[in-house]
Order: sequence, then C-alpha cells, then structure tokens
Amino acid sequence: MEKERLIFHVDVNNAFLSWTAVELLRKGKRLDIRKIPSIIGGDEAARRGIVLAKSPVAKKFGIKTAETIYAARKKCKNLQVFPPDHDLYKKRSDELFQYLSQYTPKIERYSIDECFLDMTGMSLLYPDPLALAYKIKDEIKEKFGYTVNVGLGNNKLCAKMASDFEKPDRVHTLFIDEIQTKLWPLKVEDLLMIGKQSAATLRQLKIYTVEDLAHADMYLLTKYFKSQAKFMKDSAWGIDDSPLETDRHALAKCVSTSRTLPYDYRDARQLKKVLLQESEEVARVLRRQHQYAKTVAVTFKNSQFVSYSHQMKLYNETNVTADIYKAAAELFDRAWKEDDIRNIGIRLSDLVLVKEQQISLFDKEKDHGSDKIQEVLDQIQDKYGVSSIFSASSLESTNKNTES
DNA sequence: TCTGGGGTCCTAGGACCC
DNA sequence: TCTGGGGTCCTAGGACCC
Repeated sequence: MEKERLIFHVDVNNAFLSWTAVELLRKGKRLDIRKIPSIIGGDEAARRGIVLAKSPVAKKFGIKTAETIYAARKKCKNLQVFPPDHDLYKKRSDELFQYLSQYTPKIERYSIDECFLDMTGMSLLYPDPLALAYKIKDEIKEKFGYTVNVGLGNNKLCAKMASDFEKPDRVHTLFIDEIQTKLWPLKVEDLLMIGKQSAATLRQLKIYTVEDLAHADMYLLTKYFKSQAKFMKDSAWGIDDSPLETDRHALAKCVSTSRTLPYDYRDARQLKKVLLQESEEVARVLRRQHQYAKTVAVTFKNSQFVSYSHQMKLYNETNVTADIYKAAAELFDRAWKEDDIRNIGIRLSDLVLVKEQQISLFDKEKDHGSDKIQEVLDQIQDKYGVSSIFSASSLESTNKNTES
C-alpha cells in the first residue's frame, strides 16, 4: 500500500497589503494599514486602477480584489489607497521561501505569496504535524511581522483548500477523512479551478455544492466539461495526485510582458516602439534563465477591451532581442486591425533550455560570438540601466516596412 | 477616475501527410 | 460518380490561477 502523503500549504494573508503595512511601520509610520479600510491599488492615472489587495476592514465593505478602485471607493468613502511595491514583494517572498526551506527541501513556490511543503515521511523529525504548522505560523508572525494561513492535507488540492478556510492567522486541516464534513458543504465555485464560467454551467445543471458535484452524473459532466470533468469530480472527492514542482520557475513554459498604454495608441510606429522595449525585456528574462524561445506572439487589447493575438513559430529558437523584435514587428503588421490599442504585449513560448546548434561549425562560432556580445551588453545594462545602450538599428530597419 | 499583469492548460479548426 | 480517416502540427481564443 502506498504511503499517505502529507502536504502543507502556506499562504500569506493579504500579502501585498500586509507586506506594505509592515514596511510602513518599519519606516516609522504609526498607523497599521491592516486595521483600517485600505487597499493596494494600481495607478488610476496610468489606467491601471484596480484593487490588488485589501485589508480585512475593506473586505467588510464588500470590496473585492481586481475590481476598479473607482468601484471600491463607492463602497467605502474613506478608503485609503496605497501603491504597490513589487520589488519589496519579491524580497519578502524570497525571504519567506528561504525560511520555509529549512523545514524541507521538497518545497514548491506556487506563487509570490504561496508555498507547498511536502512533509511526507518526516514523522521522526516532526512527530506532530499540527504542532509544526502552528510553529511555522507563529514563527513567521514573530520574525516577519505578518500572518499566514497554513493548510494541511494529503495532497496539494486539500492543503490549499484548507488554508483558504478561515482567515487570517489560522491553521486548518483537510485530510481525506474530513472531505465530507469540511469540503462538501462548500459552494461549488469555492473549489479550486471552478471559476465563474464553470460555476454558471454547473448551476444550470443544478449542481450547487461540492457534494452535488461529488455525486453528479459523469456522463452529464463530460458532455459539458470534456476532459475537465474527471478532474472536477476528483476534486470534489479531494483526490489529487499531482506532484510538487520544486523547480517550477527554472522550467518556465512561457515568458510574457504587456503594458497598458497611457492612452489608446493608433500609430504603428508608437506601438512598435513599445514592442521593442518589451522584446528587450522578455529576451533578457530568457537569457537570464538560459532559455530560448521557438514561438513568438503579439497580444492586443483594444479600446473596447476586446483581446486578440497572433503568434508564429520561428525557424530557430532564440533569445536575442533583435530576432524577437523582428518577429514581433512582423506579427504586428499581420495582426493589427488598425484599431485603438489600450494594451500591447509579447509572449514567448515553446521554451527550451539548450539551443539546438546549427548545422555548420561556422554557425556555431558565430552564435557563440553573438551570445558573448549579448552577455556583455546585459552586464552594462544591469549596471547603467536598460536605456543606456539600445540597438536602435533593429528598430529602424524593421520600421521602414510600415512607414509611408 | 472603468476594467493589471504574469502565468498554465485546454479546445477547436485548418493544413498537411499517408 | 457522392465525397476515408487517423495523426500531427500550428494557430487563435478562452478559462482559470494568484
């Protein structure tokens, strides 16, 4: 018989807001913004005005993550809005990951503020899992000044569902023998991977709770959810065999970036200029990870909030800015509907770790040469900023096509 | 002062091949 | 005379996560 697994899920409560609160206190601010109606929100003037995180008090006013700050203010007049600080969040996230790594090397960084820990077979070291969970929770509070929820389960799904139960600053379990009492009473949309669309379809099928889903007719589910049906039904029974992905980041499957523009652009040159900057950014991420991309995509969101995209497969994988920009510019020319563009982005996918070397020795040498040059350029840019050197030539040469 | 940004995975349809 | 069909690759779009 296979041994039962034991998984912890650690989830920072209101991460962006908590981390900002701790930082403000550290800098001498008296007020703890976790205790007032407050949110972390994007820059409204830059048209990024949505709620990124909310305090428990703000939540009581009915404020929801991802809604507009405008809407949030309507719900709460004296709402305090603080800007995000992504560098700070990255630092806090690294720090937390380092701290948790002392308990097990089998740790998955699921997102900036969530980790899975595989504590299977560690009963000699930690005979009481629940006590360990409380220790972790309390240590984090004492050491770092913010609270977390810890969920325990026999797999990732259950651990994650458990950490979501009651917040903040709590430890919960959802072991396999607790599924019927703790999971089944929940609304079906509370289940991981059941979003708005799926929930709406399920409602039409008169499936409202996780228990309803657990007993739903498989034939009916399959008709509406195809291959997802089995996954959904398994979830309702707390079944999940997925392994921890300890090197998730190193094996990224895609790298992307996009910008909401300060106003809607309708000028090819202006839009391509943004694409060039974005090409540089995503290319550098690839180079840092020693990855190469085989597929390049350009994504658009127009003033009507309609999204569309075009992608193409390259003959040779690359992480060179000029190659990526060239592909992006070509895709732009093919795809852009000459509408007003609110957001434009680049996505690189089909990533590989090692470049498949080209036919001749000569090509190899050449590639090595350009890799070296690129490395030096990256170092200079790291030191003096991205705008210090820029291959303006690549912009000029590709721009000619659309100028006229 | 309306609606972010970075990801993963799946599906459907067309092209192409045998 | 009445239109196979399975497999693979590629692209566009969408659902879902934090």
